[in-house]
Amino acid sequence: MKQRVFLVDGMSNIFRAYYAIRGLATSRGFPTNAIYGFTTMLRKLILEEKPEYLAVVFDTGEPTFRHEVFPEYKANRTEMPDDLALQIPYIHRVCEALGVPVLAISGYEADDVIGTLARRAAEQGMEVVIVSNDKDLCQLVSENIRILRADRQTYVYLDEKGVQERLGVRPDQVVDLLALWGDSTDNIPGAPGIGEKGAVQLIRQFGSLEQVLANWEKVEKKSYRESLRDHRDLILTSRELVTIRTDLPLDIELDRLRYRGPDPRRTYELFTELEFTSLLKDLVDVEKLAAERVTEVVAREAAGDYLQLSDERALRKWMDRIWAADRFAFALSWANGDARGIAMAIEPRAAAYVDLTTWPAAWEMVREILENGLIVKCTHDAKSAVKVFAERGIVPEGTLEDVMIAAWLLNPNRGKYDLRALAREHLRIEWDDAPDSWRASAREADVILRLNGVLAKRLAELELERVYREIELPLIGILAEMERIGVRVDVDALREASEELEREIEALTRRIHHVAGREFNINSPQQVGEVLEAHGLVVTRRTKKTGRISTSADVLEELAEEHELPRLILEYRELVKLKSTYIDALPRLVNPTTGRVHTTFNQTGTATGRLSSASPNLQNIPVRTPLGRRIRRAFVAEPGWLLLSADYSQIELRILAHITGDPEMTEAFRRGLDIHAHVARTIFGAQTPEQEQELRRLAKIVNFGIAYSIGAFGLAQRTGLSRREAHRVIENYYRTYRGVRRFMDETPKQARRTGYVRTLFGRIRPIPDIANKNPSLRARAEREAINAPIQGTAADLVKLAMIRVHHALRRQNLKSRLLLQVHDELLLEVPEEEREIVPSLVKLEMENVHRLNVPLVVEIGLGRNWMDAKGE
DNA sequence: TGTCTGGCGTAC
DNA sequence: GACGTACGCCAGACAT
Repeated sequence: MKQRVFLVDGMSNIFRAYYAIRGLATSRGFPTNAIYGFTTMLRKLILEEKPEYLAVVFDTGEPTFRHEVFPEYKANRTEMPDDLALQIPYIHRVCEALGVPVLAISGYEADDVIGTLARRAAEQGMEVVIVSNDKDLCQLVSENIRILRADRQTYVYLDEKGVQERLGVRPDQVVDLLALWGDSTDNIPGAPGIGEKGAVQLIRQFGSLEQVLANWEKVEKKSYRESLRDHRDLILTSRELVTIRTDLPLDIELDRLRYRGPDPRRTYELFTELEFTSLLKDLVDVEKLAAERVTEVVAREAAGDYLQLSDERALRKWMDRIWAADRFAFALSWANGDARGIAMAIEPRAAAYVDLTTWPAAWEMVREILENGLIVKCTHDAKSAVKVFAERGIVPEGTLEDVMIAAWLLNPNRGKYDLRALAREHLRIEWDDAPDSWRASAREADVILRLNGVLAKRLAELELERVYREIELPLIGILAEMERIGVRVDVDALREASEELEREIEALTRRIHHVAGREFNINSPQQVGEVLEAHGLVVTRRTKKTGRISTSADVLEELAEEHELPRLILEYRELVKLKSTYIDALPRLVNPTTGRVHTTFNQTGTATGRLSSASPNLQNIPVRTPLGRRIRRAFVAEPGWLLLSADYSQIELRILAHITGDPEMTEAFRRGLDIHAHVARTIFGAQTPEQEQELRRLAKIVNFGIAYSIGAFGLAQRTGLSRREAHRVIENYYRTYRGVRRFMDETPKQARRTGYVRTLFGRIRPIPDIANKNPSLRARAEREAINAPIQGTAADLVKLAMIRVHHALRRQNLKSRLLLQVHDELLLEVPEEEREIVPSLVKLEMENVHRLNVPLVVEIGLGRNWMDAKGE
């Protein structure tokens, strides 16, 4: 294979892009039509042609030898349109980002540079492609040199034959042709009175300009004869002007043009700035870069003016300054779960650090400011700080702000909120690791202070203040307390279950190996797939990413009708899953002295506003199967206490009724009807109680599916209906619940207009893919747009309810306390003596958390363990 | 030996 | 390709 050199004529392509695409601009109104057209051209070249060598060639605009030969050369050029001129620097940046060398040689025109490089490359036996729509360049076409020309939407190659077809003459005759024809854009006169047709005819007739001029008398047309006779010099000058030089003394090694691919970061940054996000994905790994959130300008920060405080006078002086400023930022330095020291900042670039391990007495002074309700505090990950303060009996008073949460509210899609990432995005700074940990903490406090200023402003601009100050900030301390208290686990019960299961799993393993006829790892989906195939079970589905045989539960469920193996594997899976994930894992996380597990709630872990829970995740404790319920029974109350479970009944559907205002659904909830039964009647036409009973199951699936915008396919899968039937059900649903349909139609449109959706309380979720050209990504974005306000509003309500319940309990000096939140459920621990008062208090607070168009209903249960508490 | 990805499954 | 939001276990591939 010959190596290929692509030489792009910069200006030709820019002008073409500018005129071919009209009206494209960024959301701020900056014109991008020429940049976009040029960029798509380069991208196409890179992706489809995969050039070995590539360069874009520009003029420098300085006079050249042509101006000396002919002073009027290019004298007719009008000024470049303003909106195009603005785009030129960006086009250079696009080239740089994509790693495409740009050549602009002082004193030479682009054509001559292209001509020279093309000739040299061709002589070295390479294949040359000149990307241009300028006909002048056709003169360079030869056996090894072709033109790539934009022709409407596509690109076509012109070789020698192509030039002949297009211009009517051979490439070696192009110069002669243009000498007669002239070039109005460059103000090259040619032969006056002779245009394209005449020039072509003359050159074809006589073969060359030389012969035309020598035989001018033989030319038939009188006006041509006279022009050739009278303007001989002008024609020869024109010939000189249109002749592209191929012999420039350029000091350019071909190796400089070797194409090495795009610079992913720069491409990502630039394309994001230009809002060319759809062009990114084939060029760079967008996911990876988006996760890093590379910003356009990142300044490296010098170390600030940080100091270490080690005596009382110095610390007192700082505290006075904090007093005067009435707000400060702090950062803790950590040493295995405890605070080693604290850094405090009150103005940018200045921070002081106090080492609390070598000077524990300083805690008391730190306590003073933390417990002063008039001083606003700010940190990153306040919940962790609150927890270590609580260990020392310090409860911060007054406003405690958290830049991590602020940043999450501004963009909850990106699950990473460490300080470095936030500083990069919002302050556009980075820093080197500090030489010691105290300086690192001082730096953090400094950065937190500055971040807080920027983020507070953005929160206000986006009207996120309410969610921030009334929901998220008040929740911090409550979550910290819940984590600290933990939930008691009956470890003995789990150990016993583990041993039992061990034996069952062993037996099951033997049985499966026996039936399979060989030993294999049942935990390996890959091996399971192979075994199933070997037993003649037809592959019904393959996995998405690797195309292996799918062995997911629903596939095995289907195969279970043909063979006993799938059923056994399903059984095995359930046992192993519950044993490894819960029964064996939980005891390891129990604090041996208290017998309790302490989850960590992630307050910035979801895109919708929900909490998440980890190590252990107590939001996915089983409940469905008998074994699952056995696990739930292992979550118990302290002796003398009870667990109270308070569950919002159908909170998402009630929210749906509220925000869509759908009359039918609203009415059903107002009348206190069983919504699933109601749907069974209205959609499936159930009339008798027996029919209702039977169809309620289907109705429930439909109701759940609605909030996630399930399609006919999905509904059919889950209900066993045919797709046609499922489709009819959905149609029928939307006919009955017209308000719901309107919401489903309007929400994606609204997301498209603004780029995000909001919950009832104003929480935002950006929907970046809502206008994606990829239909499946777009459809997914539409479902996210529909789901986020519903799920997010539920999250808002439950969080508000937690705050209310917590304060109601404290106000009445009750000992009852929140332990867990599981999205629509609160789990509390209640002393026996409070069992009469607390359930009704919790119910009241939760049901009245916020007034909706439909009632909120809370179901309460009390019990010795979580399972009993749920169903009583 | 550690780290990452994919498949799968638990919850709401 | 088809239902939204999470976390965690295990296998297997790959880097160290």
